[in-house]
Amino acid sequence: MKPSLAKGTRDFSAAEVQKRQFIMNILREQFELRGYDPIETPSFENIETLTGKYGEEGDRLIFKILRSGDFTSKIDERLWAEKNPKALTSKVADKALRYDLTVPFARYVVQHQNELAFPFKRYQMQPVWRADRPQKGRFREFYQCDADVVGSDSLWQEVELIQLYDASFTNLGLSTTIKVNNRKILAGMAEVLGISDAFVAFTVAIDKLDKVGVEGVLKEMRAQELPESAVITFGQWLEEGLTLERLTQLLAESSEGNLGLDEMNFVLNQAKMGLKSSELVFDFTLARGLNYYTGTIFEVAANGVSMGSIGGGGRYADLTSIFGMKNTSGVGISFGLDRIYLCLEELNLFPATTANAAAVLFANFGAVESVVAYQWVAKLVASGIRAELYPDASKLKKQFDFADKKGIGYLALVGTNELTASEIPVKNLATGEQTTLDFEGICSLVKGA
RNA sequence: GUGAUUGUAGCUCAGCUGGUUAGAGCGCCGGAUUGUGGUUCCGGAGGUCGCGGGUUCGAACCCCGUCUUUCACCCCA
Repeated sequence: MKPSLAKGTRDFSAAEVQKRQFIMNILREQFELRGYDPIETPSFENIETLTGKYGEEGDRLIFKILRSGDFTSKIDERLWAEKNPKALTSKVADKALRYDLTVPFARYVVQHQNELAFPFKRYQMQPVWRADRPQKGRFREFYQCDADVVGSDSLWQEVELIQLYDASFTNLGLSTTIKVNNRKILAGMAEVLGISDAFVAFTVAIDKLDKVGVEGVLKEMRAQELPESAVITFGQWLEEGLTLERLTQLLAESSEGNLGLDEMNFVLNQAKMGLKSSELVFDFTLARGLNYYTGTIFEVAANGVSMGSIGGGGRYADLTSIFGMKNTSGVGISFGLDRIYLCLEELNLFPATTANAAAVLFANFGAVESVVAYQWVAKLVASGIRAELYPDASKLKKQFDFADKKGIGYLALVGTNELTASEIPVKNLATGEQTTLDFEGICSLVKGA
């Protein structure tokens, strides 16, 4: 058996876990400062909880879990013979790994609605799974860190979430651009263009503008079989440039479009005040594929790194109604932990990690010496100092190498001359400097590291 | 899901148009050095050439399949 990892998954070394925790600690602090409380939900849900919430593409990427036992007995011959994967899925799989944190959260809110104080604010930092094809910054298992508010349709929630993005990325040292849009503006555009029934196709096309340009978008619209009149009109709009002012004129006839513009203006005006490092921009091409968004939508890109978005989110006015709870609006944002990690790594923004620098390794010189050395270790550990005894009386070179590899800051030597001594030599492994210290001296030396 | 791409020692990679017992550097283990490392020198271990088929007298090398890597598309964190 040759050891190997499943496609799109990774192991994390001690150093990597410590860096991830660095990010999570900053996010947690910002979440809790604003009154978000932590919750967790299971890794897998009933399959019907997840399917149909993310659009067709999303459903395809949900990891399904095979039924245990003889699932073939539940399939009749006729269904089997049809070989229709969609129809067979529910017979073969009844559970699925979570695809994001938002839908399980909506389920949670509905299920616990009587216990919760609304508006309910929570954060969640857990892995999610997608049966995607891995790429740069794209994995099949990755962490999302989400903050959501449910039970308030106030636009102040949007404002707070933008501030939360800004404060978090500022503390991480990342310079970002926060793009915002409103799905009602997009819906208003579709309405005025007379293509409301092809709204999704329209948003898919418009989302590509920065990548393929005006011609590319129009080509995509034609490929999606949108009416030529709409394509031509929209082409003219794009040529003129679509600012908020211009959209106000164009969408005058659309009540939904107007509402979207009012919301957008409020959010932009309130949120832009007090931003520390982020650039907040209105971007009418921002669409986001997740089906459940209805109002404001967000997406965050790191400046100076070529990486997909490192965060995203939006307003979902009615996600809980699928689970039977009406008129409950929610809004939330997600931080992509793994991509933030890659950005910080690429820009060299992690603080120098010296996690084990404040630790002492006691060299092992043999049976008699190790007894005394272990007494020192036990005493240090009892005083809250990281200390350990090298287990074998190996050659000193090997013991040094072990300490180096583990990043341990100090090596203490208890040899035959120190069996009864109250002071022992302690060597700083980084500088090579060696001093003879008593117990208190070692404590203050290591604590100062 | 579509189209490419990658896979040789623990790591990074050589390996000419298919031709004997597949190599290097680093790392690892041992020794020079039985109480002070990161230098140097000497010696050693370690490989079903991703996996499974096929073509051939002969395959790391050619063909097919499969898995994995990376990338573009799709979509997305």
